[in-house]
Amino acid sequence: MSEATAMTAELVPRYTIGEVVERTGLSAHTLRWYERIGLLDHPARSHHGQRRFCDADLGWLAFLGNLRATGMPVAGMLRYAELVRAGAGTEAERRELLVEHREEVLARIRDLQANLLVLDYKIDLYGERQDCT
Amino acid sequence: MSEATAMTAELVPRYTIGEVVERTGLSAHTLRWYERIGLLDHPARSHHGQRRFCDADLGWLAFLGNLRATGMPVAGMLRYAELVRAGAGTEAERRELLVEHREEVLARIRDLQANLLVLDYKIDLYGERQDCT
DNA sequence: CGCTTGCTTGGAGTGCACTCTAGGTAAGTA
DNA sequence: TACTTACCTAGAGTGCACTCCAAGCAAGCG
Repeated sequence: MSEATAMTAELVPRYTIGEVVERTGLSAHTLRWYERIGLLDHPARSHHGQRRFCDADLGWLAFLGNLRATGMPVAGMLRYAELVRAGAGTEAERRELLVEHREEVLARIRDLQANLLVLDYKIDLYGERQDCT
Repeated sequence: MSEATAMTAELVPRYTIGEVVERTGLSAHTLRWYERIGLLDHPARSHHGQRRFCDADLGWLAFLGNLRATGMPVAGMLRYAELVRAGAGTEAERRELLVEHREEVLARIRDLQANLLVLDYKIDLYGERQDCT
């Protein structure tokens, strides 16, 4: 395989929306909605007008999945997507966005752990005596 | 102070809704809404019909805050509140509910940490080279 | 041929957790 | 007296992130 071929292999239209649903766990509705709001590039279309997604789309969706799983709001993902679309020159800003988000996630984890301690304490109380709320 | 007095001290109506807003960070709307849906007992009223919350209410709201901060849906808090209202005999079930919730929170923390690793990896990429999305 | 399956669209609907509106009462201050 | 502030109610509205609906098209199967 030549390098030129390898470089575009992940752009070859391959997957129907149903296949992407299977691979990502997102619903077809959600995939179309992501496309509509600009979170996902318009994919190629079959000669019947059906969407055909490529491996790059799957990679992008997996990354969006990380952002979503860490609680980034859709508006934030959209900002990132717009920076990516703007192309070269926005890398520093993209990195900045991710770094800020990482800080928020770390704070959320710390917060969860602190609140978990209170929960543990309460559970212990129920184990020892029976007169608590 | 006699023990009988001490036992009911936290039930003395003391705080206006505004004071509870200050102490809990919840809005007055939210406090009334919690009451309406059964998450909070109907507090005492002044002779003008205004709510007067007691220390027990503040303690309960603080605990609800823990549940909320750990992502328990209002429906779950409601279930817990109903068990508490049902009184003695429901302690095992209450404990069960909290233990289940703790497991979910632990799972969420693990999930966040796993997704954070991917985020870190991506941020590193931006630090090293400039051709990623 | 009829039926099912999988896809298409724009726009409406859902569930959650608030959040606000309108219209009112009562107390305190200039 | 006029005004401000804090509270009251029932019910409507908001923002988020989907989620679904109706109506239609094309392919494949018995």
